[in-house]
Amino acid sequence: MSRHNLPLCIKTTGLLQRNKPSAIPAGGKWNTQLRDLSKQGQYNQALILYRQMLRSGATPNAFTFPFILKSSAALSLPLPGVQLHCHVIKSGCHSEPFVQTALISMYCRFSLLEKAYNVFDEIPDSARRTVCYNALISGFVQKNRLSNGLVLFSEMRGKEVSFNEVTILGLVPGCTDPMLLYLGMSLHCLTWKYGLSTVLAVANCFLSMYVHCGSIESARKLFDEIPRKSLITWNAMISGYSQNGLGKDVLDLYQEMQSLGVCPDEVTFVGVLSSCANLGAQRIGHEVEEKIDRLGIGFNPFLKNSLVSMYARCGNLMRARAIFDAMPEKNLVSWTAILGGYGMHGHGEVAVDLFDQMIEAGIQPDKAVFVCVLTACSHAGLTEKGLEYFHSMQRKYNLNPGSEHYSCVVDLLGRAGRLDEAHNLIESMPMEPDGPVWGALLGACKIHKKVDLAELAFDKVVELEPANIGYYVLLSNIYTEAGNAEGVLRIRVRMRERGLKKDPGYSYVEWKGRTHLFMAGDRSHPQAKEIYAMLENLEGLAKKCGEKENDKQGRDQITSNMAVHSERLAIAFALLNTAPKTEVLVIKNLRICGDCHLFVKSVSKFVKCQFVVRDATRFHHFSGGSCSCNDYW
DNA sequence: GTAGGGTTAG
Repeated sequence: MSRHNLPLCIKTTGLLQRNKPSAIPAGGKWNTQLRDLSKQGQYNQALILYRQMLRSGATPNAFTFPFILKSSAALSLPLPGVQLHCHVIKSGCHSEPFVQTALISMYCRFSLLEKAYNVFDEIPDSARRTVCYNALISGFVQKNRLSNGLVLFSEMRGKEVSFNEVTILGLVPGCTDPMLLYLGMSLHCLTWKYGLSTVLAVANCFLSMYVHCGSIESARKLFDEIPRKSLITWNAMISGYSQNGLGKDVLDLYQEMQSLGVCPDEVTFVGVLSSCANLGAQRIGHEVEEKIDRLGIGFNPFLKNSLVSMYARCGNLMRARAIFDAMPEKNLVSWTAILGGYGMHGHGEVAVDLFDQMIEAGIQPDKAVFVCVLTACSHAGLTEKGLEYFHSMQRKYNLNPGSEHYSCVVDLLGRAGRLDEAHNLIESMPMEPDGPVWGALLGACKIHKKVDLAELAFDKVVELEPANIGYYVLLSNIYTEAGNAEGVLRIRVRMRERGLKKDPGYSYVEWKGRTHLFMAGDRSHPQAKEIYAMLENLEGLAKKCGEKENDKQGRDQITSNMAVHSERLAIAFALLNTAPKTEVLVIKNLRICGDCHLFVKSVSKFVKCQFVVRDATRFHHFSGGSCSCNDYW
């Protein structure tokens, strides 16, 4: 039986007693049983019981419908829902406030906002209580119609219908954009004024609002002010940090909640695992996996996906694949996680293969998985295959490529040296090309040493992202390689004009009680000359042992180049001053990802001392050309 | 006896 054909046959005649609502008591204990099933979340059972009730000849009344409407909404069964509305009318319950509110809520669940509004509209002005406003407001907001929700809110305030915490809980989730932060904050003030801010759910809701608006400091401030935090409070803060890429804060908070004896749940672990993936903190991720197993919640598909993603992004493709293969049901996210991992770690062919398998398995791809597969093609040099996928997006899957896909394809063509095609593609884009698109072209110009096109791409990208320092550095490096000292100088002047010199892309070494700060391209250090000479020497050495790999990651350097260069300066300084006198060189707060890691590893082959570098998550011990890493958590 | 709400993966 199709889920839309749930038989809810009811005889039409004899039930049209519109003016005599709910006077007939239901026979037996139908309503009590329906209530219990609905409260226990056994919605399907509730609908079955309702059917039996009708068959037995009992008549539903105003106490029946709220339960049954809620069950239909919870099961997302719009057709029975609409039929139920007929039953309501036929039973003469349509002007019962509880039933009306349940109807509004149900229609909102099915996105049938017009129908929901019609029900609301039929309620006389004087009978419109807080609850029915609440139902409609939250419905509008959840379907991305915040403005309609606000109109209703101002209407209820104008008509002096009091609002409560549920009204606020309905409205606030609509403020999910930095542009709406001000609105959210004024709602927050209002809840203070009306004494609703102590309600924990309200506080949690505002916490999430601050997170979604990118105001993570305000979220933390509120978090600290909540006296009795629930698990949801902790989870909201952890997810907030996680979604804003603040992995270290996630792990700190996770540790804090554990030390306070708060038991994490699936939601917590999803946030923690995502941060482990970002930080490359595989050991902590593994501990989390063990904890998940101990708690017996490992079957949760969200957690399985998070584990696959964590291992895949940390480079442990074996483990990721094992979990993925063992998953009884793989969804789009599972496939994206595993193939994204292969693509990220240079196994483009495997990623492409997995994508094809996914399609064969009947999974409908979305835009996100296309970003992964296109990136994989780009990194593996599978230019034609990548182009084929790109064109199939629209033709086969009815997905309009976004600018993120265009930037992948520009990168794909660019790496293959097809710069004119890449440029033409940008010109033919149906939307305005954004920063990453021109940035991809700029990155390609770096690989293929095309100064003219680089200048064009740079002008465009700087217009769009004037504060993104990576692009200045990229062009500066292109000029450097082309021996264009004047160009390098020009870039430096532009950076200074923009006030970009205080970029966080700096590194430091503490030596003899003084902090030596290095920025990319910076020559202000008193030992600059020696440092650069040392650096040149080191880079020569590093190149010898295969550091060449870097160019494969041309595009990744757009964002990391500044930092990478400053790290190299810091390392050169450290070696110059400390290495001859020390056996173990400790460098703190150095971001040691990607090619910088490779660089230090190569360098350590040629110098006697060991390096211990501490970055955000772990210690890296370098000596004799090899490296071992330990998490320090 | 009944209605409205907060945190989740790629």
